[in-house]
Formats: sequence, C-alpha cells, structure tokens
Amino acid sequence: MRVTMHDVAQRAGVSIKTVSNVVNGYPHIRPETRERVEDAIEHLGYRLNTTARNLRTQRTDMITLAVPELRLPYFAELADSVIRSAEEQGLTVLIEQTGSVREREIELLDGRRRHLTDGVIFSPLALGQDDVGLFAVDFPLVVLGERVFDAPADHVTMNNVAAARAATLHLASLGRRRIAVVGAHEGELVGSAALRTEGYRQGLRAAGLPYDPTLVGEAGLWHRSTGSEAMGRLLDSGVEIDAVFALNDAMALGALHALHARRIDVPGDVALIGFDDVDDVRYSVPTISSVDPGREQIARTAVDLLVERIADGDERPFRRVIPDSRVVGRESTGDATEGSETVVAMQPGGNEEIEAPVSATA
Amino acid sequence: MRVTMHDVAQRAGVSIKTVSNVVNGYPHIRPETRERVEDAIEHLGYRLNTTARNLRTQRTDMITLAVPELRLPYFAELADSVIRSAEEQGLTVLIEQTGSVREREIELLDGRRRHLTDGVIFSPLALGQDDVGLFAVDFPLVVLGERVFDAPADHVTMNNVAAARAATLHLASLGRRRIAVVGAHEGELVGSAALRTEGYRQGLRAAGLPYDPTLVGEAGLWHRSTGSEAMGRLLDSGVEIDAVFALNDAMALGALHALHARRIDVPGDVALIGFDDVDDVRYSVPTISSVDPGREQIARTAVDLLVERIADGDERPFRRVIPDSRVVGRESTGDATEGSETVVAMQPGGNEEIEAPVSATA
DNA sequence: TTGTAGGCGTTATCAC
DNA sequence: GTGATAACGCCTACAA
Repeated sequence: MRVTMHDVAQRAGVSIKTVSNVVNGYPHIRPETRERVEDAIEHLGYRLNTTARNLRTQRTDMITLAVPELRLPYFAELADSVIRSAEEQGLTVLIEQTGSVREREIELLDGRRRHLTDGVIFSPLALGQDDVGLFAVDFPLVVLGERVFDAPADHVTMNNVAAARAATLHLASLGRRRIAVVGAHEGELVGSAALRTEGYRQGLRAAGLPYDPTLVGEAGLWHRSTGSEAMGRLLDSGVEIDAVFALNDAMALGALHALHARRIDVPGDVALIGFDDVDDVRYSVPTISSVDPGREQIARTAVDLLVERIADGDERPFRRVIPDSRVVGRESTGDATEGSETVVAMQPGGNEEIEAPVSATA
Repeated sequence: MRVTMHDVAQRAGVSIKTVSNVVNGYPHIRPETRERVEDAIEHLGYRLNTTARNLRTQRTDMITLAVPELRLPYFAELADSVIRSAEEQGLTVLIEQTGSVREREIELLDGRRRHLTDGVIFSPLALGQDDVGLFAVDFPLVVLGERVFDAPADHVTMNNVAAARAATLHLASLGRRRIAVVGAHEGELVGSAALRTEGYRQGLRAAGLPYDPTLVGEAGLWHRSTGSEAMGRLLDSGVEIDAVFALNDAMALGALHALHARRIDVPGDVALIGFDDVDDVRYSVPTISSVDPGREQIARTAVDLLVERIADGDERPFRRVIPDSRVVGRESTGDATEGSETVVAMQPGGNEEIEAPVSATA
C-alpha cells in the first residue's frame, strides 16, 4: 500500500510522532532529527494523507461555494475571486452548482451533502425571503445576495437601491427623459430585481421624472437572451425611449444586441447602463457603462467572514457587510471613448451586527 | 459532539454494522430492523461522516479540475460542463486555478497538494511539450488541450488543424482574399496557436491564396484586450484586410472592438470568425461566427475517461479522444441574421489508443 | 526533544 | 441477518 508516517518513522529511526512534528512544522526539533526524517520522506516518496488528518482534526480546510451556474459571467468571476481569497487563507474551494433549482438549494442547506467542507458560501437564487427559516443551519454559512435578509447567518450583500438610483440618475444627468428598465420582476418585493427597480424609481423621482410603467421591461431570468427579448418588446411597443437601465450586464449585452438589430445608435439615440461590471462590458461595441458592486470585496469579505465563523462558531453576532459600489461610465453613456472608463458615482457600503448569536444546534 | 453511527446503533438497539448496512443500502436487512434504524437516524439527526468513510474506503468521490482561470469564459463553460458530468457520476469537483503559472502547474502534477481527490482533469497552459515527463504521475490523470502530446495519460484534445483550416476556408468561400489571423505565437511548434496557425496556412493553400506574413497578428495571451491590440496593430499597419480569423473567441471579441473603433463594418468590410464558440459570441454585435470544438463532449469524455482510469488503474492503455468540431456561421461572416446560426462545416473527431500501459509507480 | 497510547467514525472480515 | 473487532492514517494528550 501507500507509504505512511509509520514507514517514514521506521526508516528514520524515530517515532511516528516525530515524523508528524516534522511534517507539521513543529519548531522544537533537533536539526539532525529533522534532516533524517526529511531524507526518509524524500526517499520513500511519502505524502501526507489528507483524509486521515481531516478525520482526526475534524477539519478539511475546504469550503463550499454554491452558485447558480458558472456559465453566468458574474458567478464565474465571483468564483474566481473566492478561490483566490480562499487560497490566501489556505483553503480549497469546492464549487456546487445549484442551477437555481429550489430543491438543490434546499438540499444544500439541509446539509445532507455537506460534512466534508468546513463551511459554505451560498448565493441563493431560487430560495427567497419566505425560506429564511431554512438558513438556520448548524454549520458555518455566509449568505450572498439579496434574496434573503435577516437570515441567522453572516451576509454579504450590495447597495442595490442606492446603486440603481445612482445609475438611473446618471442616465438622467445626460439629459435623458425616457429611461426604460430591463429585467423587472413584477410583484416581487425582495431580491435584486425588486431592489434595483426601487432604486430606479427613486432615481427617476430625484431627477424629477415620472414613473411610466410602459417603460418597464420584464425578464424572468437575467440572461443575455432574455435581455434581448425584453428590449425588443419595449422597442416594438412603440414607446419613446432614450435610455435603458438593464438590471444586470448580461441583459445589457442582450439589450445592446436588440438595439443594434433595429439600427438604433448607442449612445446617440439610446444610452445604456448595466449592473455587475463583468469583464464583458469592457469589450462590447460600444463598451457599456455599469455598476460595479464591489465583487472583489464581496468575495474577500465572504471568505473572511466564513473563516471567522469557522473559528468562532456562534460566539459572534451575525454580521451584514455591504461593500462600496460605484457607477463606471463608458461609451454607452458617452462617458468615455477608446475603451477608457470613468467613475461617475460612488456609494459607500458599511457593515452592521444584525442579530444576537443564535444557538445553532439543529 | 456530533452524533455517530454508534449513537444510532444504541438507540435502535442494533450493532453499528447494521446501521452502516442501512446507510449504505445493503439489501439483506429485515424491514423492521431497517425501519428502527431509520427512525433513530431521523430522530437523532444523524449524518454520515464523509471524511471517516473516505479514510476507510480510500476514495473521496471528488475529482480535481485544474484550469488557468475561471474568468476566461471558455474555462468557465468548461468547468460548468465538467461539474455537471461529474455530478451524474456521483462525483464532486474541486477547482484549482493555476493562473497559467508554471510552478503551480508543476505543483499540481507532483501531487503535493493532492491526495484528497480521486483524480485530476488538467488543462495545462504554462507547461509544454518539453515537460511531458512531468505527466508520468501516480494518480489518475486526464489531460486536456494541445500543449502536450503523448504524455502517459489519457488525453482529450481537439481537431485544431482541421477546424482552423475549415474556418479559414469558410472565410475564403465568401470571396475574401486578404485573410488576417490574430493570436499567432511566432516560433512555437506545439500548442493551440501553432496548430491553428497551421490550419490557417493549410486553409489558405487549399483556397489558392498566398501566405502573407504581414497578415499575421501576434498575441501572447489570448484575452480580449490582446485581441483588440493585435487587431489594432494590423489595421494601423496599413495592410489590406478583408477577413480575420481570431484564434479564440475572446480575441475575436477584442478584434471586433478594434474594428468598430476604426469604423470598419463587419462583415461588410471585414468578415470575422473566432474559435471556441463561447456564449459571448452569440450576443455580440454583430454575432460572431466561430468554431465549436465540442466543449460539452470534451467535458463529458474527460470525466468518463477519468472515471474509468480511477476504476481500472493502469490496466488500460492510454487513450486520446478528439470530439467532433464544427464551424458555426453567424452574422460576422454573413451567414445569418437576427441571431440565427448555421453549421457550415463539420470535422469528425476520433479516438485511439496511444500507448501501452505504463507502470505508474513513481 | 521525543515516544507511547488511544481514538477520530467508518467499513471489512469474519464469526454466529 | 446481525454483531464483535480490527483496521484506515493521523494527531492529541501525556509521559519520559
């Protein structure tokens, strides 16, 4: 079989414990002993059995990142950032794709599949505020996004309303009066759609513009295709439009596509802004202005919170952290040419303790 | 502490082994015994300790997927596909980002960080043919891509030369005579760049067109930015160009950006085709024709090969599998309008045994 | 500074 | 069909 610490100990003429000490970098070892052990390790090609260590230490140094789909650029970039941050902390990331399927998200929380990673960073997309009870889990959990608030867990979210308001105001500041929105979810009260739509309304109000329901384009899933379709419907409806706020960048790219198909100039005839600031919008034609929700900071914060939670258990009250967000102006709002960009608005985030610790025994 | 099989056994009044049998779906159990055990499990909230099982069974049912970066759409989509395929086989995927850093790729192969997953699917980007020796590892490994051939491992690659040839011929079939290429790596003999460039030359030859070095645009990293820059250099050099073959889609998107910046119409003035067929090119303006290398099939095949290798060890000769690829025509080559697409060429793949089994004792 | 004993929670082997 | 018992490979006491 595979070579174990025992074999190494034997060959080095020391005890298994000494080998363990060497492997784990325990400082108080006589140099010559260490050397002998290291020689033996080298010679035998010994490699630590992570599984055995995990069993013994009750830790795996792995965390789960649960996202809807990696093909969605926002989540791919988020995953990238989370993996990097985790790595800095010596953690490995196991990615779970929920596909936005309700059962899969529930399964994730009921912990049947867990028990392998030390904690979970979870970005729900199917579960909503009604399911807040499901988030009372007995393992370290950090929730991402705006589907669920006040769950008994640490939470990293964004400044949706303020950022959407700023984006809308930015369009208004260009002199646009007929600002459409793409990606609304009618009747929803929580979630990104509701919050960003609320920000949109606030922005209109602040700019002295009326809210016109005929300018609201619905789109269930926030994909490029749905953005294109929603934009198409708005344009074909005949309403006058001189600016569009797409509630995420995928839809902004889709909307741009629909605009182009109808030979409508951006930003000449219609200005366009998205949300998420994914890489794509920096290379579209024209480049698209967007709201940077602070993804890098979201990832780092999520990992930090999870690490703390793993260390402290439920000793600490839960926290909600909101990174700073900013509106980045590019060609689609006439803010830049040749691929440059400008920060045209900044919303500070913040963080708060949201609740007393909860005894987490399931 | 946590509830164990022992607790369940006690409560159900059976032995620990019986609990194990129930949990693992062992068939020969008296129904009433099973029921008592299941009740106890339910009651105590027992959950199997995966780590302990892993230690005992010497398997983790996890595999590693090592890719350069998830922010690159091609790899995000690949990861997505791999995760889905793995899941169908009951496997969980642990993603490792190498960042195309040579040391990280070597580290991956020397197995210091491994020993936790049952096998590895590895898409190298820094290592090359000279490093083929490093691929003689003592764990199940499936190699992806065209950086390294004839490594002692299963290999899933693509029909690069034939596909690039077909893409070039497709541009020629539109009557284009001045076909530029973006993303070449001068002096390289292996790797995607070399193979696709070779296909480009073959395509020119087949179309009766001369090879003109002034039409070759170099780009080290295949990102949107480098594609844009390479395209810009070509255009600014003053050479006549009526078509562009970008060696991947990211560069095609960048090239499109550069073309647009110079008010050059696509496909009117310049036709454009990419490679990879990522989601992005279906929503750019105009939509971009591309080569679909069969990514879905690549992912599925890689997982299948790895599963077989895990089961069989080195009993089987290594295999090389090449999925079918096809050229997908879209607006950028005038093949479609309104987001539709056409398959304009198909290259069959194939698979072969490439080598006798190698005794894999490191 | 190093060694010994024991157990982490599970599965495998064998009896019964 | 079910139960005792010994691994799996490591780490944490504690002892020397």
